[in-house]
Amino acid sequence: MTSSKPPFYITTAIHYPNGEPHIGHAYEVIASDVMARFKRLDGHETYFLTGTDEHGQKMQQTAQNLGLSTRELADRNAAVFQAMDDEVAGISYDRFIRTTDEDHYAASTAIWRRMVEAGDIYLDKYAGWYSVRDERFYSEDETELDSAGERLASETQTPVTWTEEESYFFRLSKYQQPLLDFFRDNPSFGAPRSRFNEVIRFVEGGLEDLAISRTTFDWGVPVPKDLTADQTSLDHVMYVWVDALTNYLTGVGFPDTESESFAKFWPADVHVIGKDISRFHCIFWPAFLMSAQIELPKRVMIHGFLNNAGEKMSKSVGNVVAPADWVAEYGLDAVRFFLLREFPFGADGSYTHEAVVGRKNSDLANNLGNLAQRSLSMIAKNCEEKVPQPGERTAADRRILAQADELLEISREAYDQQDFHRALERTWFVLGEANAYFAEQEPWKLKKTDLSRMNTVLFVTAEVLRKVALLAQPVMPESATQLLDALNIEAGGDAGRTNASGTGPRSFEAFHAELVPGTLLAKPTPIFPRHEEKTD
RNA sequence: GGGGCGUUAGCUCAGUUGGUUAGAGCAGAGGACUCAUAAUCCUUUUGUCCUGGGUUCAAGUCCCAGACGCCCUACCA
Repeated sequence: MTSSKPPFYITTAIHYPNGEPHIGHAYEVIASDVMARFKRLDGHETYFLTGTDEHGQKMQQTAQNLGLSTRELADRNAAVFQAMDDEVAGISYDRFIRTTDEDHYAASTAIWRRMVEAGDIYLDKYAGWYSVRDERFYSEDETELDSAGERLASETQTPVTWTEEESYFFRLSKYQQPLLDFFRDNPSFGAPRSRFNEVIRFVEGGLEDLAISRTTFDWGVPVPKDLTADQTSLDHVMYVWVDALTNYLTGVGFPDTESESFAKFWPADVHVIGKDISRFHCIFWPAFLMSAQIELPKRVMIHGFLNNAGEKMSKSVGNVVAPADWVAEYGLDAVRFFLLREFPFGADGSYTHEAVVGRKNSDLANNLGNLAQRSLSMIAKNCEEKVPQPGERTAADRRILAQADELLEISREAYDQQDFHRALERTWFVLGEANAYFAEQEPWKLKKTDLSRMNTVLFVTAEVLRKVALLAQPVMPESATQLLDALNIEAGGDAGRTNASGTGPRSFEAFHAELVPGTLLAKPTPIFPRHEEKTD
């Protein structure tokens, strides 16, 4: 495929497979999938990376507790996450990367070497108040003395002891000003703005060097021996974030910076992440890359968390939703639509059964599904099952067509900011207008009085449906495909799943074309059913 | 403690650089229509725009104070 449009590289965070995936994981990969499909349909050669982050002490300990090797646990749980992508959420990733992949070790080692060459890594001791129970260090001001004079972590009230551990450090402090300059020059690097502001303020508050290796466990990428031989006899593994973030480079061929894939796709267009890891992506990651003299990603999109009826999902409350359960109950496309339509992507969202059903019934079954059904039924019954030949267009015809016509550009602008919510809101507004148009024109009356006019109204309505169906493909690949089938749009592409979607009558390049009168249109069957409550 | 964000109709939220009777969707009420998935269309009720001050010819929109809620304040991911 040749395309004049720039390639597009999108990543999700890689998830820590230390448990079952929940709806929050699905939210992130679904949104990224929608973004990737949109770009593919719009003719951009797209590479979509997702996967699992498998190193670290927790994995090692969980494996021990389960009596498995760490590798066995990683294999098992990574497969669960991949299965969610493949079998539950319909994710069109180009590669499912695992930080235990061989090429990832090579990439992590290479970026480490570059940072050493830049003079940004040195050996020292990490010292602080360590809580064995919490498995983490606290700074002095995060601790307090209890009545017995024992020092406790303020947050968890667990005892802490002064501990020193040898570690390699990254000169993060050196990058404080370069980062601030970069943020100033790239105001849309982090989004939404409120989250990005938190990051900026954090950097303004001063950066300390970062301990980036560990010696207390070995489940990680080893720091190259030739680099440590002169300095220490201890075995160091990379602090998980060095290796985790590097996955974005591994995915496109690093350290082979001359490779076609690296040249084409790096720097990444957008890293999609949750708000809990914004610091790692907006501060550590750009600093590592500056040090390694690698171009910085263009954008970090920070999405919010999903709450169950306003309450945080947690195992102890027992309100954690498994993606597979939702998909089984509402259907995949309804779930995907709900997640993107209901909340602005950068904000937290609260879901309820009623809210999901409301979207499914009101937006999908009633506004879209029923409009398709009523108009296509009339065509089947009254137009010899063919796209009717439109006559002269009235102001009303031109108005609704113009509104539909604008949707592509509006969607492009919204998607470029991961503002899925806005694109869908506007699209469904136009569907509302289309329903009103249909009711005002009363084609069922025209059937008896003015067939030519009826034909025009039905054509216009079908044409609006075609445009909406094209744009709905990234969000609801299955249903939108059915709708395009019902409109007998020549099959082509795969609803954004692969780059094959970038051309042809189902790609966005066909958006401004029109339905061809005379094309056969069979009697329609409903595509978006209303929700049926379980009766058990 | 320090910093930030939010508080607008029953619910979820829009409200641009301050400017005429504060909006949308959903829910509710009434009506219409029958092409359609009891769907669609039209009309319609409700707002001390958190509170109290202030600036201004004019404030949901700016300033000050307060109440309530949420978030950030580095090495578990």
